Amino acid sequence: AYTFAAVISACASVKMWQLAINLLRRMDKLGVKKDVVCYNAAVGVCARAGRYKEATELIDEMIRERFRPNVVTYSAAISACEKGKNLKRARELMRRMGRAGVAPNVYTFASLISVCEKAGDWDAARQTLRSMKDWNLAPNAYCFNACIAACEKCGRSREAVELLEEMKAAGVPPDVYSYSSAIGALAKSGNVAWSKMLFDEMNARGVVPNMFTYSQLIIGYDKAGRWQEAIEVLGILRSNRMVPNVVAYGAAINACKNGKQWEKARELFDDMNTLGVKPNQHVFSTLLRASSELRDSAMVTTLLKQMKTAKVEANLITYNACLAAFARSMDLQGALDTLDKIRASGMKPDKVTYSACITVAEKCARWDVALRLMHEMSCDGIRPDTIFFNACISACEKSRQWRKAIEILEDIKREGLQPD
RNA sequence: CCUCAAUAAAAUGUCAAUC
Repeated sequence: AYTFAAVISACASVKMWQLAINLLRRMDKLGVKKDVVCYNAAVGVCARAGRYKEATELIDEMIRERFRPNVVTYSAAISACEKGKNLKRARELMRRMGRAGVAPNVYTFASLISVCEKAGDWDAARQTLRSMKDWNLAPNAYCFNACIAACEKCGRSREAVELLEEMKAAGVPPDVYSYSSAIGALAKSGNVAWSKMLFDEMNARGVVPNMFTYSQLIIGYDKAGRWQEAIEVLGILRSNRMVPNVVAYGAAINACKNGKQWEKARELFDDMNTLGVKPNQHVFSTLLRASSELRDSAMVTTLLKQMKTAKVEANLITYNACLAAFARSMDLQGALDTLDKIRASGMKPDKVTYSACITVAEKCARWDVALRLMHEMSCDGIRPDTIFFNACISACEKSRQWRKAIEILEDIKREGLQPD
């Protein structure tokens, strides 16, 4: 049974909760006596997989087989409710635990508060924290941190900072989780000055900031429109011999985007590449936007190639971002190629796609292409609006196709739209 | 500490779109 519990528990790292349950069954067949710890291990695996249903079923089974689920069992089952953000279920388990005469411990509460956090209920989180004293339990860092995280998620920076102070008063030293969450809460509420104060405070107290902490700070500067300082944080990170990850870079690049610093965004992206930090779909999208702003359609092509080699999948949004770039640089061929790629990869072009394509055609005075696109669009079941027709008329105008222009005007009326 | 349970992070598309 000792060995089995260890093996069952190991199923968690390979995310195989079914295997964990199967192993329990195998024990019966092999005549090995099961015990509570084996069950707990299996419940723990289900918990990490977010399978609260299976976790609860295991508890039922335990009772049928005359095992007594203990506080570990229930705590694990409660944390299984996190992924599904199922606070109701977690509370049910809490009641069930009480009926079984099992007293909760700090693990139980930390799990329950964490469920509140996932469910986006900061008030429930705080009340749960408060209710610990009814059980003569003193919250530990896990409990406080989960509660601060709940406040952060709900944008309650005031409460997050209060909890941080409460921790100190209770003799629970805030750790890197506590500080990162509180810094994040302040950052998102636009109070980066306070975020920075907490950042300095943690350093003074010997709490070492990690990537989460730095990212939060970057986000704070982003929200405050201070992109220069956002970039500087990356420098601090590096001077501490850390390599910023994709989140830290992504946040800084985003700060550049919001500050319309397209050239800076490109520089950061290059840095990322030289450091071997893999950009993700979001970073690529932002860079595509940058290339659009910089009117650099060569950059678009390069980015697409890089995505391919890096095996980052392009979705319709990515392609539409490319189209926007081609539209700006009046690269009709690039746009039409992108449209082909979209179709070739089995995606359905949407209104945005066609809008961008028709815009390029219009800018290039290609009334024929514009009209063809209009036709293809209606074949795809997308109803053009006045803007589309206007773009087409404009395309005709640029190429002096007066008769065509008038025909389109008639089409507008046929579609039941008002020419403006 | 080790047979079982608990905590945190950013960001994406046409619209400075037609006249």
